Amino acid sequence: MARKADPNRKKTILEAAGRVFARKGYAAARMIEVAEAAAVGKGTIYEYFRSKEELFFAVFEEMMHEAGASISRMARELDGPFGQRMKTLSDNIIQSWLGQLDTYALVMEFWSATASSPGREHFKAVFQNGYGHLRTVVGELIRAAQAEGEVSADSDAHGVASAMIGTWDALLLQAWIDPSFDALAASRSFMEVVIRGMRPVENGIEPTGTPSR
Amino acid sequence: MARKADPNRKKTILEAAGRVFARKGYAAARMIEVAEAAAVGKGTIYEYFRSKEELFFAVFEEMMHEAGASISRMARELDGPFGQRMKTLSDNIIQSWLGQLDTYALVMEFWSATASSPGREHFKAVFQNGYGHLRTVVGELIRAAQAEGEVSADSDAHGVASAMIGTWDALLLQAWIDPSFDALAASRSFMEVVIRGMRPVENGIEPTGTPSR
Amino acid sequence: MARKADPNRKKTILEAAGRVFARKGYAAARMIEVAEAAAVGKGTIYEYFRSKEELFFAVFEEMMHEAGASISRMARELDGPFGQRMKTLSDNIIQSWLGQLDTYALVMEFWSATASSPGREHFKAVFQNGYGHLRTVVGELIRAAQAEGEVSADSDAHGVASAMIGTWDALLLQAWIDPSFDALAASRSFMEVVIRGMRPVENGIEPTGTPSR
Amino acid sequence: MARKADPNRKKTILEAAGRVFARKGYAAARMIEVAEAAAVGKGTIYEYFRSKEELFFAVFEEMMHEAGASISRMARELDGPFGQRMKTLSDNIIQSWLGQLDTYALVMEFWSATASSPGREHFKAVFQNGYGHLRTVVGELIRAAQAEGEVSADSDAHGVASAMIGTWDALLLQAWIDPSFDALAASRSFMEVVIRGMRPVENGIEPTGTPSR
DNA sequence: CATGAATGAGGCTTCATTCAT
DNA sequence: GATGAATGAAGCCTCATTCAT
Repeated sequence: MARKADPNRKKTILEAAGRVFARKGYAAARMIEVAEAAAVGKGTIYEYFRSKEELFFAVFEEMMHEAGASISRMARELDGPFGQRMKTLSDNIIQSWLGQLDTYALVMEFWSATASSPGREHFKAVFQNGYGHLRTVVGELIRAAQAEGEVSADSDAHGVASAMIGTWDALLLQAWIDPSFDALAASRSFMEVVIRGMRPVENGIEPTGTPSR
Repeated sequence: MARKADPNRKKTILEAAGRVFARKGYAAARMIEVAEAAAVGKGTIYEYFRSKEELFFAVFEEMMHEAGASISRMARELDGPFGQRMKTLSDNIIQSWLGQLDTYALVMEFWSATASSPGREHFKAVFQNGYGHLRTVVGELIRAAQAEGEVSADSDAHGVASAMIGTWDALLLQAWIDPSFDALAASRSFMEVVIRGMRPVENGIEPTGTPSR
Repeated sequence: MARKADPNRKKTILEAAGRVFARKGYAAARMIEVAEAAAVGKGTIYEYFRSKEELFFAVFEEMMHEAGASISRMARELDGPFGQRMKTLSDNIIQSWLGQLDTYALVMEFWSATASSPGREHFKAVFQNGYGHLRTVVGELIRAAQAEGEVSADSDAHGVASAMIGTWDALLLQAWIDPSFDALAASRSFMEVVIRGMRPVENGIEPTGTPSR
Repeated sequence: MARKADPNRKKTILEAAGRVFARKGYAAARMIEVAEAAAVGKGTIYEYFRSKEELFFAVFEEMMHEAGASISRMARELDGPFGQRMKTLSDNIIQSWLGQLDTYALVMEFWSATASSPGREHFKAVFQNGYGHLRTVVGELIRAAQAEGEVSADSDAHGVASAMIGTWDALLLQAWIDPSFDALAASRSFMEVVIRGMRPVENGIEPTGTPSR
């Protein structure tokens, strides 16, 4: 073998690219910046990725993959009654993303790329996949609670899951735009309302042990 | 055609730019395309806008302005009990944007541009302004309902408003990504839950006349 | 109109490109050199030619066109008996090309481009066309002389024409490689032989008035 | 495979390079392709050749050397009267090259490389050498025939030899451009004419035994 | 005022060459 | 000696912007 053949070289580049794209955006990011951030030569990037677009997409897929794995992990660790589970999941998701709002910029870039790139369809597919996964996780949570009688059978599990996910997404967006915006507080207030709204109508007794807030 | 001093020249360019930016995205949009779409010479654009970025920003401001005006109009025409008002507002907002999902791509571009442009702060200010306006409108609606006893005083009007707006935003985003996604239905399901969740706790009687659909 | 819109701009670039390509070869020629040689900006070339390859090809076509026109002109002005005509044509062709041996390098480049470019077929077509034209001109000259009894009917007009053309080509090639090589003298010696070789066999009398040399 | 110290490694690379250069042309040929064709590592080529250009030149020299040896061999085996010898030589040369027209592309590349490379003079020297050798062989054939009285003493042996070589060259070129072109037939027609044209003028009797064709 | 031909800074990418293993 | 991962110089081309007409 020649040189070190560092097996982490690709990962290093991917991470560096993630940072640069997040900070500068796709169009404004320069390949040379990525190279410098990864401490490799410009040409080295092309050993691992055919083009800027492919690099961008690889960053994106990696991100979606990690986000998906993270969500699954969170969901697996949930415990307690429905209200508790939802609140914990919501808090976890919001907090985990708040900790990497920079990366959020990258997501924005991806949306943008979705709008204009010829690879639009590919992007959309991965996006839909990611959303679908999250929707399934949350939907299952709701349906399970409905089966247990914790949640009103009237509630449209799929619709509510979609909206809830969208809400997390959008609160993070607002936090990204306005660092003073308290996404966690807003999400908590909202979850309160939503969870209460999903309670079985026929009894006024709180089905979950934890009183809200 | 150095003759017709069309007084609407600026407006024409702005609209053409809106279409081009929406279709191509900021980075991929070409000034020549805007010029052609506006049926003017390339140089003419520079008579009215100092640069591509300035043009982009002008389109954005115009859009935010119109969206704000539209929201205000919708809010003014609301009628009936709180649940009714919220549902109508939600439906109107969703439908009005669904009718111009293409333009939604432009919003994504704005987000994206905010990530890298040196005019980032300016962009963010306009964004925050727009969101703030909508938040105020919705917040007022909630607070008024709280004053009337239609909504639980416990509910955090500001937080809920933020989240609700975020939800609309996010549902439209999903609809844009996935045309088969029924944003209107999802929003209705969700509003149902949210409105129910905001009901005053102390009585089980539905405060708004409309039974949940 | 903006600026001068010099109608000769394209011609100027074409000529400059011809010189640069001839001196440097296709691969070694730099677009910036062509721009400088034409005294225009780098971008201006792209206003008239989509790519380096297209520019190259345009130079080539122009050259072939001019060469073809020149050949036709020469053929039209031929006079006297067959031997005279052939010698004059041969001399004219050799001399006209010797005066622009630099351009000859360009022809070499074209051969080369034909060997590797994906536009190979296009190149070949134009080449075949050019050769075909010349072959026709010379072939007609021979056939006309055969009809007059000036040339043996046995001679394969087409074959001889092909070879003769090839010979001119190759002598110029040798002159290009070796500036001390006297292509004109070689061509004259050879034409002498060829013309004598085409005389009708059955009589020893020189059919054309001019004794060779 | 850092083991087998194949002593023919250099030859292997040279041949692989010949194939790649012939197929792709000098500029378009990639060192990696040569390496792959020779089934060695990229770096290995540099063990034997200092640079791409040097490799190219080595291929060229090898080719010229082999061509020269082949010509000498052919000349040595010639037999019979002058006309017979010339025809046989011509046929052999044409056929031997027709069998490797692909390689002919490489010759074109060499011409072309001569146009721009700093090693131009070196290239030219080898070229002139090759042509000179062939010219000598053919020239000697003619001069020997003149000494025997088989060929008119008037004929310029050197000039005719030059042209004849050029003709072979050019016919092969045409065959390469246009695969349907019958170079062998054209060369035969032409040799017929040329040989007849070189006959001693003073007697009408065919000096060589073989009637044409 | 309007135009669009001209411009050139700067980006992405290729690929010959090097050199640690 | 052999290798191929790493490199970076250098080229083609795009496109926002200018400015003579």
